[in-house]
Amino acid sequence: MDVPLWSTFSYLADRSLPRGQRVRVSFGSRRMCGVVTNNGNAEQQYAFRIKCVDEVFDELPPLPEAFLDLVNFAAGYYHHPYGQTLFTALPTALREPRAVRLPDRRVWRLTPAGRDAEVAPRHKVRHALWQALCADDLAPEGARAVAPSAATILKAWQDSGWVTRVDAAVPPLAVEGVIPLNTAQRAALDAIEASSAPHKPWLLHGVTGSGKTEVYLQLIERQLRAGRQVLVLVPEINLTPQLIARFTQRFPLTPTAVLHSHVADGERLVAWVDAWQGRARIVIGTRLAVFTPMPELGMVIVDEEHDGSFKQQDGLRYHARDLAVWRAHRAAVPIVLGSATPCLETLANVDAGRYRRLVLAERAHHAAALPTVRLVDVRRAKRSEGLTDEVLAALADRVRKRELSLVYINRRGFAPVVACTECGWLSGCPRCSAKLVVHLLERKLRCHHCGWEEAVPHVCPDCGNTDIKPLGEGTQRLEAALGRALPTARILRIDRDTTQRREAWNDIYRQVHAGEVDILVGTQMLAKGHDFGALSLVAILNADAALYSADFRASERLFSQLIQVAGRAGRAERPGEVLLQTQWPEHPLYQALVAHDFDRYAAELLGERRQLGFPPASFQAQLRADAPTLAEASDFLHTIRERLAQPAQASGVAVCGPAPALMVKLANRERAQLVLESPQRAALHQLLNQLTEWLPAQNVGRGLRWSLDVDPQDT
DNA sequence: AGCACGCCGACT
DNA sequence: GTCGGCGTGCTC
Ligand SMILES: [Zn+2]
Ligand SMILES: [Zn+2]
Repeated sequence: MDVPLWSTFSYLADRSLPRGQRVRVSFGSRRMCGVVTNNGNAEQQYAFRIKCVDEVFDELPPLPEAFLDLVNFAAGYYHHPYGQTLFTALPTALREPRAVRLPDRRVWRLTPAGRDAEVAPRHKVRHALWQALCADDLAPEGARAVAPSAATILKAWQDSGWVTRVDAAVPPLAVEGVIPLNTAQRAALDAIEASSAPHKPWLLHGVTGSGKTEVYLQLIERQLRAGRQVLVLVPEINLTPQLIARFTQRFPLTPTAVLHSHVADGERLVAWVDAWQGRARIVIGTRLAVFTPMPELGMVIVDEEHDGSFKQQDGLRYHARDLAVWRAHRAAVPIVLGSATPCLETLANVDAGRYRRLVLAERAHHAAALPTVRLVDVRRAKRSEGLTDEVLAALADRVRKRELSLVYINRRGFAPVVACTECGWLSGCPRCSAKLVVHLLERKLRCHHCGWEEAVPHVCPDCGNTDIKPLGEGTQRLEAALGRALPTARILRIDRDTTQRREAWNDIYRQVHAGEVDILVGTQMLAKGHDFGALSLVAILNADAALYSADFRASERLFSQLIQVAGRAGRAERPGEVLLQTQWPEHPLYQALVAHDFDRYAAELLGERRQLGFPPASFQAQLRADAPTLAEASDFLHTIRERLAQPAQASGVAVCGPAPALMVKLANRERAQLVLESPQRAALHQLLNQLTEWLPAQNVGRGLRWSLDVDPQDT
């Protein structure tokens, strides 16, 4: 049942019902949809009255075992109620206590009698339809294309035995526009093809523009040829019409289902069922697509595997990449995780020999040369309003030459770290290894990991400088300053507001490609896969704002973003240039960026995490609580902490907090969290099992809500 | 979660 | 006298 309860519920039925069967039952005073998980014993005595199943929804076969397996795993791993887990995995239409009506996807075929029938040419519509049927079977939408009134005519013909409906044959495979592979792509393809251990995950680590998608397409081609289905997961922001077109243009006859949250409910149900019944051979979707049943699954591809949008941030807080890995393993099919900037969790899996890495080090189509990256030391450089002369000169030069530049501005974080502008001192927590962040209203520095609090210092504790500021201060003014400094430049701003409209991106592309823009100005979102063609210059003004923050993943994320943004610079004839303003030019992150050495800094970050005992060197779960006041949330977490202290210590799980939550609070509610952390995943999960045994039954105060986040992304 | 039942303040 | 406020407890 779709309720936050950990038990299943018994009902009587007049016949045995298969696992996965959708039914309607009465539950309390409600009528609800339920899914059969197992058959009980008819003789069994219950201490309570058992109700009967009211209706069996057999318009669809029972949900397949592989689907139930995945749900079962997800419920266990994320410590989420089984019923709620199952229902989040279903398309919304199947959550309702109603039978679903699906379009009949069978095709119309002429019977021998129909073929012999004479349809006079003067009945224009009928004749056209008949001729079309003589040539080939007609799908319902195909018939409608021949004649809008086809449905009525075909019904009548069916009654007179001229046509029947049959399941459509899988259309033949057509492959168009194949691009020849370079050596590295070919090697990657061959390695995956030839592998004798197919279900060990692959990491396809390819620099921006190295042609990962072409490798995916050719892998998919092999699977389609072998009669298998392929599941492709992509980040929300990458699932554009252009991406879908790449697949449908390559395989024009192959039915492809697209699943993401913006697809309407009805359409999503149809796509889901098409995949389940094997009609759709390729499924492209965002994280929710990971649950789509696919009986002939042959391969899973997760593109941009480092992307945060694969993690669901409410309800069942699953990570689609991790579930996909489990699913592929279970189905014994290969899985390919692709990225230019794989996340540290994945790299740690490569180090441990659990995943295998394939590298595409060269750009496949742009120039062979990578852009030159130069750091501009803002402590030395002449600057006004946060813009150095060097950057301004470089921009002015491109404007004069009519070449496109991208200016990348990092917003100040919501709760920034405080830094000294002179010596680079940072507000670190004296009690743990996290950074303190400033809360300007209370004039306090606060640790969101362990809960430490102190007053904001007036001078730098290291050098006595009085100019200490929150990182990223002044960001808002940068864009205006840019406009004043380059009054003749045609600047196009790209942010959440300017891209809200449906056609916004098309407009932007059009303006850029028509040469109507000199400088694109944007924030984080520009890092993600938009193709503006060749960028002559990428200027990064304020990366320092994201270099340090309360979140230990900040530098990993920044590095990933910078690599991706820098990867956009360059054109066929000549490498592009990347200029980055910073107060810490010696920082290993920036040094690695200059050297185009992802691996070096990734290894350094990994070493740091191991040293500090942060993921992936440890495993975390976060117990969040929110209530009208912070005290209520904290008190609740304190009692949990006390009750957990004994077993946690015994199993080697550290409990940190409670600490007030970092994220913006919603409408008059305060949030706090407790972090559970262990180097042993099994120990952590054992403790979580204990926790979920008694916590749900606990009578928590009114207005208090709690949730559990396994492998949290923001801590 | 969602819904019913239950017990106390301002309305016809 | 009742409509409705949301606290408490249950759902096979
Ligand atoms: Zn200082
Ligand atoms: Zn701390």
